[in-house]
Amino acid sequence: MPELPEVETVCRGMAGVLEGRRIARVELRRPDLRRPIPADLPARLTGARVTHVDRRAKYGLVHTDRGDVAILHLGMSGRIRLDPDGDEKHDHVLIVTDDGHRLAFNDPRRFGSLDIAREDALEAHPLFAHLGPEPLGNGFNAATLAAALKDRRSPIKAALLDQTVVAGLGNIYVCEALHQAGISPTRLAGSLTRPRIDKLVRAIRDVLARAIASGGSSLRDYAQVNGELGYFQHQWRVYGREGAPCPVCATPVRRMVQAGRSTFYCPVCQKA
DNA sequence: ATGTCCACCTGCTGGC
DNA sequence: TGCCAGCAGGTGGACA
Repeated sequence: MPELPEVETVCRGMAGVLEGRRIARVELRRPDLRRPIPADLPARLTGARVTHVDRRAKYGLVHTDRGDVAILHLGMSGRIRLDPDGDEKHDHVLIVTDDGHRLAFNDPRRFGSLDIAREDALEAHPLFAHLGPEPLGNGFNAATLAAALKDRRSPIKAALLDQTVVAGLGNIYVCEALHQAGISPTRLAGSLTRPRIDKLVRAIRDVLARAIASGGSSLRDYAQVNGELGYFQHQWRVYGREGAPCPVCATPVRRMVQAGRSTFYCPVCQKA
C-alpha cells in the first residue's frame, strides 16, 4: 500500500479520529515489527493528548502534548484499520482513544515499524537525518533535483527510489512519473538535461498530487484507513500493466527488472 | 564513496 | 485439488 500518497491519505484518516483526543490504551501484541518497538511506547502514549498528525516521507507522525512523536512506517503491507470489526490476523498494535475509537496497525509482512522520539530531536533522528526534500514541498525543484542527480552514475529509476534524493517516492510512482515525463528508466541520472529535469519535477508533483486527490476523494468513508488499495490504481498508466497499451501511444507496456525491482515503461514514449 | 544485491516476512496467483 | 515458484507498494546493511 504505502508510498507517499497512501501514507498521506492514511495520516489524514488518522488525524480525523486522533487529533484532540487522549490516548486511552495502547496494546502491543508483539514486541517487534521490522525492529523492536520501544518497550516504553505504550506508557509514553497512554494518557497523552494528540496535538496533530502529519507525515514526513513515508513516515506517519503522531504528535502528543507530552513532546513525544510516534513514528509509524507501513512497510510493504502495513495498513491502519479504523474501528475494526473484531481482531484480524496480523493486527500487531491497537490504539484506543478516550472517545472509544480504535486503530489497529495490521502488517502481515512486518516490514513496517513503530518508534517514538522526542519532538525536539526529530530532525536529527537517524530515520530522518538523511532524507531528501519532500517532493510536494518548496525544497524540491529543478535546481535541487539537478544538484542531487549531478554526477550520479545510476539509472534515473534507481536514483529516484533513493530517499536521500527525494523523500517519499516508491516503485509505483517512480514508474508513473518517468512515463509522464517521457524519460527512459535506464537513463543515467547524471546525464539528464535541465529541461528534462524540469519536466520530471513537474511530473513527480503531478502524479503524487493526483494520487492524493483521488485518495482523499473517498476518505470520508475511511476506505484508505481501512486498508483497501484500489483507488489510484485505476489511473496507473504503466505500473502493473505489462503488455497493455500505453495510454499515450498504444504501444504495449514493457516490464524490466532494475536493481531487483520491476520497472514498467513505454518503449516509445520513454526513449531516452 | 557509490552503486547493487539481498535479507527481512507473509500472502496471493498462476502454472503444472 | 494441491504444490511450488515467482512476485509484491520498503529499507538498510553487506558487499564489490
